[in-house]
Parts: sequence; structure tokens; C-alpha cells
Amino acid sequence: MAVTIYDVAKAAGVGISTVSRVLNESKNVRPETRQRVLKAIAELGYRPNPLARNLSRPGFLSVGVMLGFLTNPFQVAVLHGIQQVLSEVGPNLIVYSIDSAERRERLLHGISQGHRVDGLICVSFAPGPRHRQRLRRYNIPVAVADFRDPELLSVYVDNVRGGYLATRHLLEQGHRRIGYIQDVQEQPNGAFGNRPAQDRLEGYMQALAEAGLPVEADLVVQANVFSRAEGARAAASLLERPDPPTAIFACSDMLALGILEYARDRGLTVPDDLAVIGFDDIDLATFADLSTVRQPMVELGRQAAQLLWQAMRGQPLESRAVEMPLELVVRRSTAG
Amino acid sequence: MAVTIYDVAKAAGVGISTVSRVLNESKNVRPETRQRVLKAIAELGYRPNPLARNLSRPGFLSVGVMLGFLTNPFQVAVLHGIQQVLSEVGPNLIVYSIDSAERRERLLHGISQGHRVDGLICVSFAPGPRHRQRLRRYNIPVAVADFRDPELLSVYVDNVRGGYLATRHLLEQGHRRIGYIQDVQEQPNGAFGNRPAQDRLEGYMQALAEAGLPVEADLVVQANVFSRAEGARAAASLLERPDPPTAIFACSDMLALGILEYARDRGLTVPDDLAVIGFDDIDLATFADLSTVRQPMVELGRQAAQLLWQAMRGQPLESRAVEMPLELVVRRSTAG
DNA sequence: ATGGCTTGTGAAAGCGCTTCCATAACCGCC
DNA sequence: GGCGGTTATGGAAGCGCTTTCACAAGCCAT
Repeated sequence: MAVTIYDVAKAAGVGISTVSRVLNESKNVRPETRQRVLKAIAELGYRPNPLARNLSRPGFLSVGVMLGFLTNPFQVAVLHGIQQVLSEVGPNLIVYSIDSAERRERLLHGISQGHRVDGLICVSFAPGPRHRQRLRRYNIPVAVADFRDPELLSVYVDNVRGGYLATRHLLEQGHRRIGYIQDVQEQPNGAFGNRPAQDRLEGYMQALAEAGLPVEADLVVQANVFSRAEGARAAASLLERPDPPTAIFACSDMLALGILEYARDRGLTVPDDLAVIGFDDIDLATFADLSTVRQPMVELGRQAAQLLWQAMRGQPLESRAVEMPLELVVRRSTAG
Repeated sequence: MAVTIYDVAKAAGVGISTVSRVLNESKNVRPETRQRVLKAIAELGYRPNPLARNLSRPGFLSVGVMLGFLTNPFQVAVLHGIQQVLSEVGPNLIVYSIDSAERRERLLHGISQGHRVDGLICVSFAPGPRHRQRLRRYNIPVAVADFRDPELLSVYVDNVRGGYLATRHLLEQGHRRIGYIQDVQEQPNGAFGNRPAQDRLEGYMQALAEAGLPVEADLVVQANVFSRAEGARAAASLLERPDPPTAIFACSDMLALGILEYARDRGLTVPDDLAVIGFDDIDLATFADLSTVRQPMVELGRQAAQLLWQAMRGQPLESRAVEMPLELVVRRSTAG
């Protein structure tokens, strides 16, 4: 099928070792011979096969990173952290961005049985039992970032506590009716949901309970995708009702920015008419003066990459799970 | 060194083909044998070598993407576009993020002679002559996004025109003293600079000349890195002088957001006290009501990926260079 | 000339896997 | 109880490259 080093050798009337030498710019090739080989390479359109090359030299590892859309700043930040670590230590970083549950399964299937990578990092989710089993069978280490899983290397935050912190803060500001917007994504089992967002909801409920307030089902709404537009839409559904909340906790800053946008369009004053708090503390939160719960996004990625890399090299791990700190950041969107 | 399929076969007392069958979950392996093999795999910590596997089956290609920081929304958007296309067609996407000129050279060196990828996309820069020569020699196709290069597959915008559009718009709003902030990055040759930003400066100068205005060297400042903080710093250096400009054109939205932040901190009204226009039209520009010159970032990546993929498959290209449209987007930061 | 060098080159042995092919063991059937 | 037809398994030939090794020239100083 493809043109190989043998074809080139034959065309140039030399042995394959000579072609290889030309390719690797080693010494001891007569200029004239080199020219003949280069000519043959050019004429045949020969392209060396990276796989074959790496096979016959000290191994070059690669790790795969599976994440959702590259439009999600949180995930990009995590990727950035992973990148930082891996670019130092060496392995190739192969990015698999997943836009649907179906594609995720397909990719995971390929990876878990296809031996395409030497290590895997999943961001904000964990592979299902079947994939997991195969990955373990092949001794492909797996790290999850932004997810807690006892079986895998995991780096995570206490999302329940995060939800609690955000909600308690709003309660302390005197709010009694607090909306929660969570983003959902399609899961492989066909269900919709999202573990971190679910956990934050739990924290939200805890805080309400602690304050002796009921959880009103109406005040919890879902946004389908991760975007400002969805945040605005969700805010609308929350606020355009008889008895609207005075504060909203969005499970991501991006959604929260959408809420702020909606508020501005409607002429609502923040935080007086409506208080808003997000989650993540993305770069833009400062710009928008958005209160939020900060999670160390880049560090999440770094730690996951570090853990994975240690496992890949067979080094002993002091721990398989790392919890990262969460911090309430109060800005003007909740405290005028 | 590493444990191979032979070690496993020996440990399990079977042939390597049987191990391979177990690994690939093919039929015709007695359950008992399978167990023995799995046990051996687990005990030896055997991990199949992805390279070797892919070598002996229909080829699996990979393309490398070299870009700057993953914190730059423009570059992330381009990456997103690339990702969209390549995830459909198949090859692995290997991301090389570059934080210094030195690292870029080192990586490029490895890639151009190391045969690590089957195709390469460079975002916002082009490989230097030496790398380029080697890449050509090995028939590794190269596409550049956000850069124009006659020798390579390139997808670009007319940055001169973009600078012109932005500046003319400010002139039409009545501004006569217009600042320009450009970001610079270290180049392999040790110089600092950035081709797109340089071109936009040229457009800026064209527009001024057309309006019969002089280009004042004081009004052109540089930001060292791509960030809001740098934008604010540059704005400060421009505005805290005797005769400050009434409008600023920043060569990226991120810098422009920094300017807006600075203006807000100083109590300046936008656009009355200071008009600001950016470049790119990143997602957040809408949120910040920032006027800008829109470039189709995702599409830039998509086109580059498409061009590259066609070249990789040896398909004829109708064109090696694609110019993408630019569009002035007027929002409240320049027009009250 | 002649024994060492260095230099240019090809043959062949891997690298770790998949897969084709051959063999052996086993099934049920007339 | 012997025959075609499965089913389980090992041997060996690649996949496309790098690299060691051996060998043939060519070089210099003797």
C-alpha cells in the first residue's frame, strides 16, 4: 500500500540502511548517494512511518486525555495543567474531545482495547465498568481529574462542600429564595446528569436545610449545554415566574456570566435585585466581578498528570487520590 | 527492558498468538487458558505496546498541532476547529503547547526529524527554513493557521485590512489620537515580534495615513504576554501621560478586556472617555460589549485541518492557501 | 608496495505485535 | 469406529524501521 523504505532503496539503487542513514542525517553517506536517495524519496513521495521508527528505538510513550468540548474554560484549564506536566516529562499528549456520549463510548472502546495510548486521563468523568475492566487488564493506568473514584487515580474537589459554601454565602447575605442552575450532559447509559453538578446540588440542599429552609423543586433548573446563552435561558425560566428567587447559584462561572448578561438586559441591578454566584473562578470571573467558588483548575490537571506519570513509570504512589482545596471568592455580584 | 508478549506467553505456558488472542478478545480461546494468560499479564504487569500493535495493522495516522499557551482563547478556538475536523476523519491529535522559543525549536527539531507525526499544523507561526526543509524532505505536510506562507498550506486572514478596519472605525467615530497595543512574543531568532500583530499595525498606519494623520511612535506600545493584566498595564502606560489617546485599538480581545478593566478602575467612561476596540471576537467580547474585528477562529482551524488531511491522503488540493473573511463588529465600547 | 586506518555501503537481526497457516484435539454422526 | 467439521493452539511470516556487523574500497604513512 504505502511506499516504504524498501521502495526508496530500490528506486535509488541502494540498500535500506543507506536510506535510513540519509533520513537520520548520519555521517558516512557520500553526497552523491545522498542526492540519489533524496531524489527517490521526493519522486516516490515517501513518508517515513513514525510508528515503525519509534518501535525500533527506545520507546516513546503517549498519554491520552479525554475531555468534553474545548469551549469549556474549565476543561481547557485542566488540559493546560496536564500539558504543563507532560511536556516536561516527555510523553505525547493525545487529545480526545468528546461531543456526545456515543462518541465517548466509541473512543473509550478503541482506547481500552486498541492499545492506542500508554496512559489515560479523563476529565470530569470516569470510564464505565466495562472499559475500566479492560484498561486494568492491559495495565493502562487511568487518572481522573475533577472526579472521585476509589478504583482510579483521582484528583478532585469536594463539590458537596463547594455547593454548600456558595449557598451558605448567599444565605448569609440574607437571601431566602435561592435558585440553582446545573448543567447536565448526556451519559453513556442514556441518562442525563453530571456528577460534580449533582454533588454541588447536594451541598446547596445541605445549606438550605441547615438554615431551616425547604428545597423548592421549582428553584432548581437545568441547562443543557455549557454556555452563557444557556445560563441566560435558565435564568429567564427562574426569574420570569410569579415568585422569583433573589439569588442564583450557578454550577459554573460560564452559566453565571449568562445570568449576569440576562440581568443586565432586563435592567436588573446586581447584586441588589439579583445576586449571582458561580463556580470555578475562571479567568473572566474577575473581569465580571463574579463571586464564585474557586477550584484550582490548572493544578487539578497537573496533579492528575503527575499521578498518572508516576503510575506509568511504575513508581510507588503515596496516594491514589488527591483532594484539592476549594475557596469561596466574594466579589461584587453577591456583595454590593 | 519492558515486559513483552513473549514473557507473558512463557509465563502462561502458551504461544504468543494465544496471548494476542486473549488481548484482542477473539474467540477460540479456552476459558481456562484465558485465565492463565490474564493471570500472567497481571502478575508481570504487562502493558501492550501501542506502537507495535498499530504497526502490524492498517496504519493509524497522527497529526501534531503546535500552538502557544492554552490560555489564549484564540488559539484554543483554532484548536477546537482542528479537533472537530480530525475527530471525524480519524487521526490522533497530538498537542504540543509551546511556552518558549527554545522549546518550540526543540520540539520542531524532534518533529521534523523524529518522524513523530504524519502531518503538522502550526498555529500563528511557521517553522523556520531548516525545519521546513526537513519536513519537506520527509514529505510531512504542514499547514499553518493564522499565518500566511507561500510554501505551506495556509489559512489566514488579511491582518493588514483588519487593522485598517478597526482604526478607520475609530477615526469615523471622531477620534484623532488612537493608541495601538500589540502583543509580542519571543521568536526563535531571539527577536521579539508577532507577524499578525505587526500586520495589524500596518493597517493601523494605513488608516491614519489615509486620514492625513501622523503615526506617533508614542501611541504604539507593546504587551509582553497575552493577558488582561498586560492589557491593563499597556493601557496605563498609554493613558498616564500628558496627552493621552481617546481611543485604543488592541491587537487582541484579551488585551482589550484588560483595557476595559483598567478604564473601569480609573472611573473612565467607555466609550466617551475612552473608546476601545479589540481583535478576534472571542466569546466574551459579546459579554463585555466590546467592539472588535471578528475573525472566524474555529473555521480557521477547521480549514487548516481539512487542507492538511487532504494533503496527507495525497488528494489534490484546489488551493494551498485560503483567506478567511474579517468583519468589523461594532458594540458599545466604541459607539455609545 | 603493505599494513593499518577511515569511510561508504548492504545484509540481516531485531523492535513487539497481529495474523495466516498448519496441526492437534475433539465433536457428533452414519 | 471412521469421517468431515469444529475448536484450540503454536509456529512463523510479516509490519517498516534502526542498528549492528561485516566487508569493500580508499587513504595515509611507512
